Amino acid sequence: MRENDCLQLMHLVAMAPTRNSDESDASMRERLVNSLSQSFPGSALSKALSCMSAEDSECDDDMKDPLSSSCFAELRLDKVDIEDDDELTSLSWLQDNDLLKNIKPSDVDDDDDSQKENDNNHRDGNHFNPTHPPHVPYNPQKHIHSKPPYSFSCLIFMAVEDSPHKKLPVKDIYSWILNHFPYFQNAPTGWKNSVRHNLSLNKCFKKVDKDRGQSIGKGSLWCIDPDYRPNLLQALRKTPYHPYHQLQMLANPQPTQQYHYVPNGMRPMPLTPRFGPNTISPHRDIQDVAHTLVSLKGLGNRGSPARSSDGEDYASNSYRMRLKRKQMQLKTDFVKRRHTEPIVVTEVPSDDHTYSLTNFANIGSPASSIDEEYDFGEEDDNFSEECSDMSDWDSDMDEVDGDIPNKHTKVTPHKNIHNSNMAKITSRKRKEMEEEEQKKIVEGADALLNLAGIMTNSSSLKSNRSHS
DNA sequence: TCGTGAGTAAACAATA
DNA sequence: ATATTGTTTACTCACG
Repeated sequence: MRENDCLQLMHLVAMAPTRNSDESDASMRERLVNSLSQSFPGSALSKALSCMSAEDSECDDDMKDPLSSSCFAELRLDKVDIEDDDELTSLSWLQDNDLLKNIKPSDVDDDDDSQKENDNNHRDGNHFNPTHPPHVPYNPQKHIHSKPPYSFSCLIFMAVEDSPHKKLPVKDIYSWILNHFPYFQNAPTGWKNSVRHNLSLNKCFKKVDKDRGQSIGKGSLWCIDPDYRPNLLQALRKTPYHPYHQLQMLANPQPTQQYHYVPNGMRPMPLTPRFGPNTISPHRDIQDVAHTLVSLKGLGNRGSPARSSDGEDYASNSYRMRLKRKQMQLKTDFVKRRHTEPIVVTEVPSDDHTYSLTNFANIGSPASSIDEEYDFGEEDDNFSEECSDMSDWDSDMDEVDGDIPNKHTKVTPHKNIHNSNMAKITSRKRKEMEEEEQKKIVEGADALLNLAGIMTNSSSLKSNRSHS
């Protein structure tokens, strides 16, 4: 399964609008496995799901856990309908991508081996080692003694982006981190200092001028500098165990360089190799992806619902409804923009989020204040662009010669080197291949979604057709 | 070895 | 007066 497939699969999961309430879990599972086997014959994902579906299967433990025991026991998704209300002000890109679902408070009673890693492998003699072991997928709710594999800038970024208005006071940033990463509840107090230090020093973060009459107590609100947002996204994508990362891992099983194309004379850049210290086993990886796909729908959360600083329950129906509306909008934007927006390409970490003084981003039109540049209250078009970017690594191949300026995108100025292999493939043949793969992806996604109790448009159509 | 990013600690000023 | 917030400096460590 290619990277693009995974991303689209993930995208489709996020798009799933309704739930199939008529079908039993067993039959759904069977259907899923059959469909996946056809769609991705011999794929590891198919195998993993196969193991998940067979309660008494002979799959090894590594494959069974934790999906079969935790997530699917929690497959409960309230049927939601699309409302007329178009307000989506509290949505952030993370919620729209559902990426935060993966690090929301969740079940903590499974994944024994992870817990063991937590208990055993982190003690070096009398010294407590908070570094997360490289071979265990990180779960912030389980590995409460492991330091999150996210940098402070990523944590802050997630916190701010997870807020309804994409701006938070320091106090709420602390809270968000504490809520989502219990590790910090017992961590040495210096981490707050580090957060503040990061806010001050990292130019990705900006203070928002207080509105008159606004009483948020001491201090200012902090937001993400939109010019650097793509860089933070890129940094987050490179983070191990991020859902996106997992999908990318799955998509790139060989440690060979993969290239994608960027417009306007840029050379194809290798995707970041994912076989560093945090490499995990293929089986585990597949399982994580499947886990992620389920988590993406927020189905595995058993803990207390997370709330925004405005008190909004992220798990509430109204929130989900608005989320789905946003996703529909996102889908439209995705189609519209997929061939027009360059993606963020950075080769060095400093391009992701940097303390250095070089400000590439200010080339564009300057704004007098953050508020002018960053439309907190309205639906964020830029968000859609980034989602498109994140989900469509390959789609720019046809746009190599395009010249599309985008002030929110940093592209590394390198020479354009066409991949000779790709040049050999005619556009028509490629289209055919893409269509074929797209078909398979949709089938696989349908099956997966149905297993999770979610009915997609296409499966709904199929179902109707078969009934009639 | 060197440059850079990241984390940590600390000092200090400003502010609610 | 106190706690919190924001800024700055210095240092260490890891990594390429």
